[in-house]
Amino acid sequence: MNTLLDAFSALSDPTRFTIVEQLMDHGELPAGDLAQGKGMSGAAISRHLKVLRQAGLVNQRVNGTQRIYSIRPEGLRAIAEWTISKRQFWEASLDRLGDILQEDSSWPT
Amino acid sequence: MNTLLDAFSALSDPTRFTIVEQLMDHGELPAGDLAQGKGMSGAAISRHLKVLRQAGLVNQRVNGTQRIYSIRPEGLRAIAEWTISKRQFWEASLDRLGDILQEDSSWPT
DNA sequence: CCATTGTTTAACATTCGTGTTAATCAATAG
DNA sequence: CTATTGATTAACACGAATGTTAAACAATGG
Repeated sequence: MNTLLDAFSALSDPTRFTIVEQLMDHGELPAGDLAQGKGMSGAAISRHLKVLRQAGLVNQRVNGTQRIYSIRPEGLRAIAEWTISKRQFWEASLDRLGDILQEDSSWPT
Repeated sequence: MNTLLDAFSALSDPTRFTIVEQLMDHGELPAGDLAQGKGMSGAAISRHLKVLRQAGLVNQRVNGTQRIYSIRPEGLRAIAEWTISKRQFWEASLDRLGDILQEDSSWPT
């Protein structure tokens, strides 16, 4: 329950959100690569990565001197489950997506 | 795109998250009712409501001297759409939910 | 009118978040 | 062993967020 709030908090920062999307697009990446092109010190990125780790959104793997990061599915699950559990509040405002969802009565409430 | 980050930010606060859940559970409620039992001044709640409003997560309706709040589905949609678009990253770690989802190949990617 | 009720805004204090640079640490190359 | 590379942690500065109380405001009742 607190995990969900931590996930929201972690993702509310543009730099961290970008990191998460990068990891989703490119698979696992070392901290150094994630620091590239963000106009920010490596130290700052390192702390952002720590926040993401503590929020359960990313995994860290050690490879020699590198720390290689990847998406941690369980972390995203908290958000997905909450979203799905509140489905009734947003499905009404969906267009194409709403139509598709309405056909699927097996979706959990 | 910024709306999504604002939504995450707004929901990352426990008080605001509780307010949103209250509105989901009880339907629309006046600001005064939302301030009850939170151990916090009405002024503080009023500002939390302003944040939720600016994040597009709640609607405000005027009824005489009361301000009546309700969930704004479009706000939640941003989160739902993002979650669904990243479905591949969390569905693998789902148990019951994962099974259900795997059957539904019409779900948008 | 004037007082009351419901809510918001203003001013202020304090805590939290985030960036910087410098120091530290671990792994590897020479 | 020492220097280098990759990354994190420490110490610090500063702006943003959040709570408080007091003031302001709009609607309603007397």
